[in-house]
Order: sequence, then structure tokens, then C-alpha cells
Amino acid sequence: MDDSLSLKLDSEVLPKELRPQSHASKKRKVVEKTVVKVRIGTNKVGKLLKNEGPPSDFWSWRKYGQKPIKGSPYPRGYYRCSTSKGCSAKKQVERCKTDDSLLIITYTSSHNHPGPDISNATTTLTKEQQEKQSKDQEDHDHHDLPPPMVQEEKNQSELEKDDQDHFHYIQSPIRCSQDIVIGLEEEDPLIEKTTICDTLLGGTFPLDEEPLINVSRTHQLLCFSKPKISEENNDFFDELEELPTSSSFTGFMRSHLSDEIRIPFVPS
DNA sequence: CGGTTTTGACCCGCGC
DNA sequence: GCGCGGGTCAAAACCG
Repeated sequence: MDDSLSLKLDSEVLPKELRPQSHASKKRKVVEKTVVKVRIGTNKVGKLLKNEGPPSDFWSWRKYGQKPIKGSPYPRGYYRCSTSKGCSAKKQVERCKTDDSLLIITYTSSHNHPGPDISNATTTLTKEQQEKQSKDQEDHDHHDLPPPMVQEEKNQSELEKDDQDHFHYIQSPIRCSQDIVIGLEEEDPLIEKTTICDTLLGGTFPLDEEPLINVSRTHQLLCFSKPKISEENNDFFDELEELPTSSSFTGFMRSHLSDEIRIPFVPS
């Protein structure tokens, strides 16, 4: 919120022409974006299935706006990281206009603080596991992308068992039975990179059907565990009128963190 | 009561 | 210069 405060001050104190680039938050050209496409479950009429929980992550997001997008029947939600007050991380959530089972989550800016408070979720971990987590978090603090949310040794070994070793965790471990496409967007679209992720549920992303972003240079198979979405969260994202980052949902996520969430990411 | 969501207004970049 | 559209602000409502 410090950023919003500074923006406010800038706009109030300084004349327009003297406003610094801090107003860049309103600029279209964002230096770096991370696009995550999430396939959410729908039934035959395109309605979201029950038990298909909303995608979310371990960060705590606060919605600060929603706008209808021209050409798309679905609005776009604007979220800001509320995990840390000074964090400028934001994300936009919208549904793909051509495929309402596809969610497009765009992350802008990176978190300037360690991973979200997952202490509750880690209570089930052993001390050793928690120590490893904090160590891993430190290591990732120096990366462009925010630190990993969780990297359990137990899960790691499980993943390795599944021939998916040496995973890292990406910024937003979305946890649901979805096909997910992750792309990194930078100012120059030519250097855009994309990672395709399929779920363990057997879905393969229909690249030929949805060439929504540049297809990856490096395709990597990522696995997501099947969600345990409680019924009370099921209406989430119905018609996208509720967007997936409510604090209650975050809490729910955290409460199931220890044994479910894992988004392995192989760095290029 | 504090944090979050909703929503209309406002700001600004961009294309014509 | 003007209008459009995307992004943000901020007050009120909501919720636990």
C-alpha cells in the first residue's frame, strides 16, 4: 500500500508534468509480466463444474478493481498483494473470451518480501522440513521471481519418484485440476517464454486450439495435484463474478497447503 | 473493528 | 485534439 500511497501523493503534490515514473503503474507498458493460463473445469455447457475450485496461490491478494474488457464477455479483476504492505506485486484475472474454461492470470511486478505467511500450513511439517523451507526461501529471495511458497522435502522426493526431479516452485502455485500455461512477458514480445503445464488428471493443453500466447520454446511437463475443494468454495468463479483470491480462500489454501499444493517449475 | 470486496469515477496512454 | 479503453482510486458496503 505504500506504493498506492506514494502514487496518491505524487498525483496530489506534483503537477502532472512533474509526476515521476511512479505513475508507471498506470502505464500500459509493463516491464515484466508473467502470464498464467489455467484451464478450469467446465461442464458441457461451459458452466463451471462443482468441485472445480478457483485457482489461487499462497499470496494474499486484495482486489482493487474490476473492469469489463471490450470484446470479452468476462470482466477482468485487478488484485494487489496484501501479504506485505509495501509489496507492489499485482495480478489480473480474466477468463479467456474464446474458452471460458481458461483463466488468464497475469502477474505484474514481483513480490518484494519473503513468501506469504504459511506458518499455519507448515505446522504439520517437521522441524527439519520447516528449516529446509526457510532455507529455500532465502535462496529464492535473490531471484527475479518471488520466492517459492513451499518446497517440502517430502513432496520433492515424491516428485522425484514421478520422474520429475529438480523442480522449483514458481511464483503462483495454482492449485487445481487445470491445464496451466505459464508465460513470461517482457517488453519485447519476441523474448517471451512460455511453459506449458498439464495436469495429472490427464488433460493435455490443446495448443492447436488455443494459440493464445506464443508457444513455448521449451515445453515442460508440470504436475498438479488434484484439488480438495470444499463445496463452499465451489461457486467460485461462477460467471467470473467472484474472482479467486479472497482472503477466505487463501486461508483455505493455507489450511491444505501441507499435503496438496505443489507447482514444480523447471527453470530454463 | 479491521480487512476485503464492490463499483463508479477518474486518470492516462494510445490510436485515429 | 479527441475518444476509447485499460488501469487505478477511493468510499461505502460487507464480512468474520
